[in-house]
Amino acid sequence: MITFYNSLHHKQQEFKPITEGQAGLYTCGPTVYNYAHIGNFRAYMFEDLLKRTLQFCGIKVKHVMNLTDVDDKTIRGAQAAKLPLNEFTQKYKDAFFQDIKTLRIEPADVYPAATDHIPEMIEIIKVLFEKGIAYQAEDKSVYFSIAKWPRYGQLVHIDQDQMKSGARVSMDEYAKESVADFALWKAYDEDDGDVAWDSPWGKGRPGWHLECSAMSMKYLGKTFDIHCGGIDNMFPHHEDEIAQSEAANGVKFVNYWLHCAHLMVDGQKMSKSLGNFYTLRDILEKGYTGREIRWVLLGTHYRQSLNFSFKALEEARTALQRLDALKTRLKENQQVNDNNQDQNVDKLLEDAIENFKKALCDDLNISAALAALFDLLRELNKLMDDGKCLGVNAKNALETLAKMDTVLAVLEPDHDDQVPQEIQQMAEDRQAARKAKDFATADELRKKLDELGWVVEDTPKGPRVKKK
RNA sequence: GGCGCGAUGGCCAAGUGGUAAGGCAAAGGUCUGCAAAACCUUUAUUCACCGGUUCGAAUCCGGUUCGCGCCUCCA
Repeated sequence: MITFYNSLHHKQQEFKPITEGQAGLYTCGPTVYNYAHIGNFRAYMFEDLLKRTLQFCGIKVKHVMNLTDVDDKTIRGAQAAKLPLNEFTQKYKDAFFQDIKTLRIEPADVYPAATDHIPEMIEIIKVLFEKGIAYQAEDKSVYFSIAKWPRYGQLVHIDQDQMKSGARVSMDEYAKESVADFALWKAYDEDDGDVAWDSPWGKGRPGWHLECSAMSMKYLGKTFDIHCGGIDNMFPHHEDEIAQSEAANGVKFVNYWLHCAHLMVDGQKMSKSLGNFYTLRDILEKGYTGREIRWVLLGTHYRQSLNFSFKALEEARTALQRLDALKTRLKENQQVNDNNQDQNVDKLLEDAIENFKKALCDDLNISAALAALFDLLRELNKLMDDGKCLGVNAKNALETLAKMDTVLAVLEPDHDDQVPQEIQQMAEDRQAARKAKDFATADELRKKLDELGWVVEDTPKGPRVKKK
């Protein structure tokens, strides 16, 4: 049984897909006007964990992630860069795909772009007009009338009267019948430059929320299983998506809504003015690797705000090295010929996988899942210290780790850890010196290797060279 | 003002009624030429605070304090 905390009902519920063994997943993707920051990636990482967990449980996932390539920010950005909109956004689409690869995030099946789905969006607006829910205001923009849709507010309970006056009501929205009404179609404005499409209501561009309704419907159907995003998208974005989709289609939009909490940096909200604003690239430049960043983003439960820090990255490095060391030892043990399957090892591996799965199926309890992994690590090391877990047993252990890694995706080292010839030579020279009891030379060589970023570990089978 | 989330050891972080997982850090030990790695041991009678329910509460209820988020286009 898999359970998730469903934002729609404010409680944890058993996940029951519409079609047995399959899941339709829609996740709000990036607005491609800049490099995505690590807060954005926290959300994509949570979605990756969700998807991999479903797959781990044998569910086939169809994953759709939109690319918002037309909105105020992309238009402004393209103008500032003096580029056509599509050229400008292409750069950031490319960067996004590069970044998710660095973080080992499994790509979605479809990445629909808003600008490729204008006709689909126009269709929805037509239907809403026919139903009398959409209206065109004096400013020529088309809005969704909340007053005509009493079910508005399923996700977030907003009391219009209690809204803090003047909170963030922009000045140019006086044309709407009600402040809560949201734009389906934004009438052309001179500031939009050459960005415009024709519609039955005149030149303009689609409202932001509409793309998700149109594209999720197109690729996943009118009702689908899971919709994800950051908690800040609950209102108004997701609320509006529900309203327009259900009003247009007359059926339930999404069965399970999952939202992840924010990422903080050193205990504070990430912001440019505080100087704690990081893109993935910023952190890579500081010498951290994709999987170290992945480890940190993955390590906190998705509904808990995640405190990102460089200390956490350092800790990630140490923890990952421990996992790497385990794999190295198992691979060495695998070389030993032993076909006797040890019952204790089998039991250990079974329990580990079971605990791991149980944890993830409980609303993606990553902490408990990692605990299962580390419990296994300790037990396997203990066995190997005693000269056990050889041959087929080591092979089975490696397979168990690989299975866990289909969800975690952190076990393979980032770099090719091939030891260069000269480093290998130095290690061999050191070993020769040790044999000759010339420890002064041996220690000096070890120090040199250390300075070059390599560590030598002496084992009964000879020295082992590893990247630091 | 309204709505929602959170407060667990030096740091990070599980645990939602039966007596505190895991990671990092630190100290001691085994091993080692010395290290490294690995393993063992130690580190919260206690879960922000005050009441209540209960045989029993970190877990449920009420209140208080503090922190965070959302309240019209920020993951």
